[in-house]
Amino acid sequence: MTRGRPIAFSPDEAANAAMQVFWARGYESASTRDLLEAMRLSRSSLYQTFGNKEQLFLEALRRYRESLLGRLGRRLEAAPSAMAFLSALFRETAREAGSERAALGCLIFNSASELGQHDGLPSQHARQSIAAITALFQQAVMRAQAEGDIAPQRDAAALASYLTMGMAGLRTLLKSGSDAEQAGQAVALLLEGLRR
Amino acid sequence: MTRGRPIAFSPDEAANAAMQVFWARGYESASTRDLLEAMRLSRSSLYQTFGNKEQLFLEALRRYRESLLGRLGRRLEAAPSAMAFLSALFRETAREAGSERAALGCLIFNSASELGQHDGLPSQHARQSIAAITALFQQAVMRAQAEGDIAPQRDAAALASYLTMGMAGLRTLLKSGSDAEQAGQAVALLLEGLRR
DNA sequence: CCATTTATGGAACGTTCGATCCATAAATGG
DNA sequence: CCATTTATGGATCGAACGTTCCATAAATGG
Repeated sequence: MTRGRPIAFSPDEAANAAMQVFWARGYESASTRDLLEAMRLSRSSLYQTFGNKEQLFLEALRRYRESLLGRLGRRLEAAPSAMAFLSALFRETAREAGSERAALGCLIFNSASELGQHDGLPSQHARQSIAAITALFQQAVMRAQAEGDIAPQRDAAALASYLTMGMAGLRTLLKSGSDAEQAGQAVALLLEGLRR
Repeated sequence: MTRGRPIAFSPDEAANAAMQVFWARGYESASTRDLLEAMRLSRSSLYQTFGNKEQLFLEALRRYRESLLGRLGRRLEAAPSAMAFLSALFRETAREAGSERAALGCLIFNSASELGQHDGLPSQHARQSIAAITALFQQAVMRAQAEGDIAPQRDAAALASYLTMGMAGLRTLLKSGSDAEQAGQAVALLLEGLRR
C-alpha cells in the first residue's frame, strides 16, 4: 500500500524522550534543540510527526498522565487496603528526598505551577490532569471507608482534595531540596489527618 | 556633593514594579521589555541601577520575602492566639480561590517550583525563603503549644514542615484554578491535623 | 556660564527561539 | 528499473532574548 521512505525512528520512543525533556526542564524552557537531541530525530521529522512544540507537549503530558494514573490504579487495585496504598505512596515519595528523581518533581504539578491559569490547551490539560489525580485519590478514600480505615461519614471529596494538596506541597518541598526527615515528618502528619 | 543629572525615577518603586512582573510571569518568562514597561525606565537605567536581570530578580525576591515575613510576623504578634493566626491565614488564602490574586500564587513557592535545584543564586534564595517561611510557622506552632492549643509534646519542627507543605500545596491548587469549596475543605482538614 | 557628572533613549550586538522550506536520500509498488 | 512517495538534514526565516554601547539631555558645583 504505502510507498516512500519508511520512518527511521520510533514515534513512541521519541514521544517518551520528549516527555523526559519537558519533565526535567519545563514547557517553556525545553527548547526544540533539547527535544531534538533527546528524541534523536531531525527538525523536519519532529514537525512532520508531532506538529509543533505545543502539540508535542500535549502528547508528552498525556503519556505522563496515562502512565501515572495507570500505575497508581494498578497499585491501588493490588494493595491489601486502600489505606496501605496511600500510606506507601506518600511515604515512598517522601523517601525520594535529595534524589535526582525528587528534583524532577511531577510533570503534572510542575506544569500546573508553570502554566497556572493561562489560556490554551497546555494549561487546560494540566488542570484536568490534577483533577484526574484527585479523582483517583477519592476512589482510594472511598475504598478505605468501605474497608473501615476511614470513618464512612467523612467527606471523601474533601479528603481527596486534602491529599492532592498534600502531594502538590510535598512535590514542591522535594523540588526545593528539603531533606528526607522534613518530608517524612510532614507526610506522617498528613497521613495522621487521614485516619481520624 | 553629588553632581550630574539626578535620577528621574524611584529605585524603590521601580524594584516593586519589577517584583510584580516576576510574580505574575515567573523569572525566565519575565522579559526585559515587560520589566522596563512596568518599571517605567530605560534599559540603561535598569542595567546601571540594578545590574542585570538576575540581580534585579534577587532584589525583587528579597523584597517579597521581607514584606511577606514582616506582614506575617506582625499579624502573628497581634493575633489573640497563634492558632487563630494560623487558622485565619490558611482560611483566608483558601477564600482567594478563583481570584486574580490566587492565580498569581506566591512568588517564593512559584520561584522554588520554577528554579528547583538549579545552581545559582536565584534558586538558592528561593530555597532559603521557603526555609524562612517554615521558621515562621515553627514560631507560631511553639507559641500555640505555649498557649495550650497544640499538645506540647508534639514536634514543632515537624508541624512547621507540615504547614509549609500545606501552604505550598494550597498555592498550587489555587494556581491551577481549584474552587473555594475544594480549597476550603482541604484547608479545614489541614487545620484539624494541627490541633490534635 | 562653563566644566563635569550622571541619567536617558535608542541603536545595535550576538545568540537563541520556534518554525518553515527545499534539495536530497531512501524506500516502495508496478 | 523507473516513477512515486516519504523521510531526512540543513539552510534559513523573522522575532525575541539579555546585554552593551554611545550620543545626547539635563542637572550640578564652582
